[in-house]
Amino acid sequence: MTTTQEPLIQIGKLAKQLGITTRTIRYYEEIGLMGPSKRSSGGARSYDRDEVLRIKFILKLKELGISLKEMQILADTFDSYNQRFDTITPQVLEILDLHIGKVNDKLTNLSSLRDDIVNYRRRIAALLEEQPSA
Amino acid sequence: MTTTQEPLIQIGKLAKQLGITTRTIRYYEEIGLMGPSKRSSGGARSYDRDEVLRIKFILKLKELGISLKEMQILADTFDSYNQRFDTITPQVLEILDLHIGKVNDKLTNLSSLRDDIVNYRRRIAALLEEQPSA
DNA sequence: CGGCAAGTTTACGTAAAGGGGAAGCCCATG
DNA sequence: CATGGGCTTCCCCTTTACGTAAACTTGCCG
Repeated sequence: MTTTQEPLIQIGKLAKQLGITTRTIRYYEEIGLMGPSKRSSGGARSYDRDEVLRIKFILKLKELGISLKEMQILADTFDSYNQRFDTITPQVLEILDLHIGKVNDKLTNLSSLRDDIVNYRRRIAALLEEQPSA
Repeated sequence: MTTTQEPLIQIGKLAKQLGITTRTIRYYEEIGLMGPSKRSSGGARSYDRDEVLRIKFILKLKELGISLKEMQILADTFDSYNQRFDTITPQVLEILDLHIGKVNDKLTNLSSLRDDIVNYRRRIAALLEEQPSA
């Protein structure tokens, strides 16, 4: 098996590509969301396709409101189970479902609050029309 | 017009009733979400029905993901328009609609991510069954 | 060889939303 | 009278997710 020369990307390029800063990538490594990355002889970090995917996944989860702390738990499980996707995905699904529930509730409440306000406003308008001046 | 003796509630009681701390109430005053409250001769804060409603409203908005900073903007508008609900509610609705949109998007994305993961998992499972051992 | 961009580590700073404790009033009560 | 609540103001502490500056290497270009 010839180790296919995977294309590696440097931290600066990657950050620019993803629209984040290098600090963020280092921070994710710092808190254990990413394993220690490969280093060039000079000590510069470089990332392969899998690592890039991992960062993208992290960003996606973050965007959806999942905290880095929650991801750390996932990451720990993931790593302690030797990167076996079949054991990790149920946990991901669990967390996702939890958030889906929360977000759904929030949406419901926001909408009903909106309705309440609209109705409230309507009632006030009606009152004002009824008695032009007190 | 006899100023109907409105029932006033003290900060401690109110906090307990709302399930928050007195610090939180003072904090809301501190950042201008609440106007300065009435004080007893001894300097203790007390709140009337309207102020209680205002705090409850704040808590509700907060629960729904609206930041205190956003509320400050509302509060400022509210106060600068002399507490006229008809001018303020459109702004509240605007902010609410914005959030409803965001939350809705989030929900959509969360769900589709969930689906992706489920499908991904399914494909892996299929692969594993096809070739029991590599 | 000079110099600059891009990388590194270390470490302090920041914003949001309060938490928690010290030190000091006010007042009801045994 | 002292003591125990409950209140007040100050003021520093905490967490999350990085920002930012300092000081130092590396790599490469002219």
